[in-house]
Amino acid sequence: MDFQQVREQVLSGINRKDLLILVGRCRAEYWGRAASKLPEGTRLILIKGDGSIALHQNRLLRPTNYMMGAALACNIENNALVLFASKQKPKESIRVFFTSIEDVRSYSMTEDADLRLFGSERELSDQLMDDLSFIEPGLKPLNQEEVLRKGMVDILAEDAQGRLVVIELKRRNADYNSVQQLKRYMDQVQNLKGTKTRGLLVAPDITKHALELLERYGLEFCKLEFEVGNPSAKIKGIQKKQKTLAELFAD
Amino acid sequence: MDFQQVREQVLSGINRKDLLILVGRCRAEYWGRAASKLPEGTRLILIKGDGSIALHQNRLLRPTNYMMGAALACNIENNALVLFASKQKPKESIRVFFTSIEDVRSYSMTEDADLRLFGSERELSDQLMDDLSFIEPGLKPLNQEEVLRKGMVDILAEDAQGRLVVIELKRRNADYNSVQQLKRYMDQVQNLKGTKTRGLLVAPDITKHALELLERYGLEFCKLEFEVGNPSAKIKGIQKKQKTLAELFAD
DNA sequence: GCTGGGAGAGGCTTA
DNA sequence: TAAGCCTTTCCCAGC
Repeated sequence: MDFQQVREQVLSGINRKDLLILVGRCRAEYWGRAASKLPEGTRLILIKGDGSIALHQNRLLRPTNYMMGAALACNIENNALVLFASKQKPKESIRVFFTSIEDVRSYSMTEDADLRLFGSERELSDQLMDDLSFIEPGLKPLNQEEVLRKGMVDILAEDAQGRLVVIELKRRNADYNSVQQLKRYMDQVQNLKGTKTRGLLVAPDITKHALELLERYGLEFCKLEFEVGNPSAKIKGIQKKQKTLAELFAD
Repeated sequence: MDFQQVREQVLSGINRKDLLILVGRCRAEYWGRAASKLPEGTRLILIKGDGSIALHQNRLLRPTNYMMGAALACNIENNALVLFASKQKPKESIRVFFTSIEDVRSYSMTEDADLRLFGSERELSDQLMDDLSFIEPGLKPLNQEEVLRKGMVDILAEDAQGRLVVIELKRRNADYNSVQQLKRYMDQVQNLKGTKTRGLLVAPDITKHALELLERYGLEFCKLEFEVGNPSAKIKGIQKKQKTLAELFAD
């Protein structure tokens, strides 16, 4: 395709804040928070009405190069169509050098309604706070997300014997990191309050090594399936407290 | 556009592992780790050769809905073209209901060369291996990324007194996590080799709390500026050894 | 508003 | 497949 013509389409598309698509052979350079070079290949460039630009290969979800809220320029230099995206704060730039353009498209799109998300992490935590007794009889919530000097405790509770229980909640399988986070929190709470404190890690699963570490630290683990809309049957109680997704969808 | 025709284009595009683009009015539902509903609007759907699918609005970099490595189906139900992406482990699904299709495109793309990132941890590690003496006289590299039972050591070296030195390299400011990583590695090396071992954290900076922890563990910290495109002059020797980003770009 | 610090989610890589 | 870990991250609190 003719670069001059492509350039005009791109510029007018940007001007109208259309969703713009460019497909062609190109190489790219990025310079900013990191630095990278992308060798020549066939790629798709996506330019949105808000100035975000993304360069996609035919694999992976994430673009190889991208920039949000960029100032865009499009010029012809040395027989190449050069797309230039730049931004201050942080100062960064992307340069895309096209040797050929296979396609340019622009689509006018109205502003859209936003996504309505259910079953967020906060919601999970709230639901847990409602009733901790399914983890252990007599466990009572104290403060949610009590802020400590370093980091944050997901849930602070008190057990039947009146001991503090620091609860760390993980959506994903717990690993070394999770265990050590919990250890730090527990140590701090213990120091602050000066009382014997327990540490409890709640997650869908835990790696073998992390479990060893947890046991060496004298911490506890409680398996809890967080699968939204499919609360574990193993843990009675949560099923009662948690609205099912079917119910949420019916709203 | 005619749904039947669109459906065939989509299916054959998927079959050929093309990069596929769909533009049209649709609503969407996601069900899985969380759950969400997206009201009707004009959107762009991107389907890649590896089965990743992303639904984009005309704003923001990130897609509103997405799935990686999905099994895809495309059918006509109740006068709507329904795109169905699903996956096990974790079990999740996206359903996109099109009321009209503005455009379908498919682009055949060959496998591409990958992004070359500069200033990545791996690259820094390579450069450091060339000469560790600027960190400390007499420090000699042994094995890079020596694989341990748990995790990996960035650099293993030997100091002038013949003691093992486990070096953990961070491109960004070191935090708790970095310190505890190093601690784990050092403990393991010490166990395996049965000799007195030092642990050295090399990073542009370290947080105050992380430094406390590091000192409690008896580990060491060495400040090294990795500023992109602006290697530090503070540490003599590295400037000589470390290629600047400008030089890397000149390759 | 900016910035330091901590936590988290996605994706990659190797065992 | 599982485990670990790195990142053009992200958010929040504090200045």
